[in-house]
Amino acid sequence: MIKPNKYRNCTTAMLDKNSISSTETVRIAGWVETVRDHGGVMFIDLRDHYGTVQVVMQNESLLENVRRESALSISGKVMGRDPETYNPKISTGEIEIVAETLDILGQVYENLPFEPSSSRESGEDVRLKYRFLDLRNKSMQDIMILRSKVISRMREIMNGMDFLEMQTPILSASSPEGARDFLIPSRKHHGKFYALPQAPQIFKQLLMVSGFDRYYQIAPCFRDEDARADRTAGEFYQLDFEMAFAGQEDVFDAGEKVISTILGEFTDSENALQFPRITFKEAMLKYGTDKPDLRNPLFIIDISDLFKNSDFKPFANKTVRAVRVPGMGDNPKASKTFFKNMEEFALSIGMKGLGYVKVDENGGYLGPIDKFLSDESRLAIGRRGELQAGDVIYFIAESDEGTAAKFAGQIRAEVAKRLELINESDFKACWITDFPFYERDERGKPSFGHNPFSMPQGELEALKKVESGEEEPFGMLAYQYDFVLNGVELASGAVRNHNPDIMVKAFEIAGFTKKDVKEKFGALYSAFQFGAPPHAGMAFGVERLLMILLGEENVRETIAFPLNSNAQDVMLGAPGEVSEQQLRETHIKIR
RNA sequence: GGCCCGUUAGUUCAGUUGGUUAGAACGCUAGCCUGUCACGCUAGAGGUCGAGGGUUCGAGUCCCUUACGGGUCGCCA
Repeated sequence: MIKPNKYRNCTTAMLDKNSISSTETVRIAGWVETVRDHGGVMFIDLRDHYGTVQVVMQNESLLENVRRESALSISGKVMGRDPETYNPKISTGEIEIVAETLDILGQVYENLPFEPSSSRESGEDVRLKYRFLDLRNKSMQDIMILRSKVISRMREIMNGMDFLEMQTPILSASSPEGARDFLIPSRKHHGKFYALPQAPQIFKQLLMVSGFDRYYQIAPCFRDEDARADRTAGEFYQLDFEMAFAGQEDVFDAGEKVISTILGEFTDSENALQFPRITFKEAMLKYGTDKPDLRNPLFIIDISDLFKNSDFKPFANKTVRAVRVPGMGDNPKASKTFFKNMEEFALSIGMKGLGYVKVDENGGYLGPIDKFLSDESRLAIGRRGELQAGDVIYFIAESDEGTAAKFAGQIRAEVAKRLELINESDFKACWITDFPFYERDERGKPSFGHNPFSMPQGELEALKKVESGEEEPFGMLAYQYDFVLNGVELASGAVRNHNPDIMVKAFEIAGFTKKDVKEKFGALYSAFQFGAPPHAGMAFGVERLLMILLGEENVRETIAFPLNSNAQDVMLGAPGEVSEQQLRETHIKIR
């Protein structure tokens, strides 16, 4: 509700049939959407944040210097329209304001670079340069309203679960692991730098040690890495939370509460969201990715064993994966061109080719691979892939298992996309659990694939077995998990390692010394010397969630003033040059 | 850094096999119009075809280089 002032005493939201009065004068302010001049009678569609109303004028002088998108204040009487002139497209369509005065509050001095009403059809570069005009677009306003509502609801949900909203530093220290940091030079400390936080990770863990039971924050995060459609350049927000005396199940409960509430309230989806759990290993095998889109009905099977020592050279002794496409014989989109285009796609992603066969009535395959298969093998494939007559199977064979999985995943995704097997209006989620604790680095040595702060499964015992050579390091799992919605990695989290001995041991196996741990993660290591509680947490990407709620293809659409994909603000000119004095004060010399 | 796609009027786009003065829609300017609501009608202005080079009698169109934008791989604990 607004307080009347000299610009307006109402908004379009307050205008309806009940506001009709022939005696009272309203004053309303907004922007000129369109002007329709019929000679003797003139109309302005006046738009404010809440909607649009038609203004009528009989006096042509009122329209002088009125340009589209200029900001006006208009006073006049609200009149009911004749029923035959109702406009059902707008909520104020049964009334109009008969203008008595018109004041131009903000004139348009230049030609518009685009029309706000259709700005989203313009190129992103020009939209971002004139973002203030782009944001006048109704759907952009709606996105920003949704963003506000979702974030506000997140706070309510978290507060309702007794989480405490806390702020952590923006000017912080560079961390040795993870993404590239944004650095801030120090004026007071020559040659030294702050770093913007990639996430409040260390601070939130310290808060757990400090005795706060449940922390959350709509946290700004900064990473100096290249952008993608689902990844902003520079900065983004996370719903970040952490829980003390808690484990994976507690975090899952809290995370599921947030997501099911938000999706329930902000989407039309009628089915309650399910939260199946899939291990990392299973996801890589069955979907060829650690962020599977479960709306895609296709899955992958491993048939490497059936081609062991096979006469069929391209498959022999390789990792062989198959993607089953059910009922493709009946799909009108599965034309000859389709198969040819899929093969081209396979080549474009680096595959050497893409073999496929059709399953016939007898469980045999129409294709060259059939003759290399024994009856038992054919039966085994049929069982594993749940094959039926009319199905098509694509084969992916690679020497490297990881590459085979990745290609199989890309084929699975592309076939489903091209055959339109994905119901875009649906929402399918899953937890991906049990990520490997170590990854193989370039030299084949163990390194931290994910979060070095996560707790290894089996804890100290498991690490000791690896150290003694009894167990393989790459078999170790972490209490590390992702939340995936519609094939988008929405959140990531872990049960943290709060035990300094386990921390040191885990780092030693990755080739670091105790001294390294103390140097690189001194604050955490120190805090863990003083009664650290077991704790666990996770963080949801706010923009990615909004992107899914809105069905947007690009995260930048969910942000009022995003950097472009090249990490520039073309409106303000960031990054930009600074003065000699600024450089001097911060002890910076440009090379 | 690699790969793919794009760049023509303010905006969104078309432009055939290389061939006259590069077009359309919206927007803009001027005029007309008393009920429209994407008002309508008439007239007009608006172009270094991203840039540079090449092939050719002739290049928006073909070739090379380059800049910029978008996507993607790398990268993103």
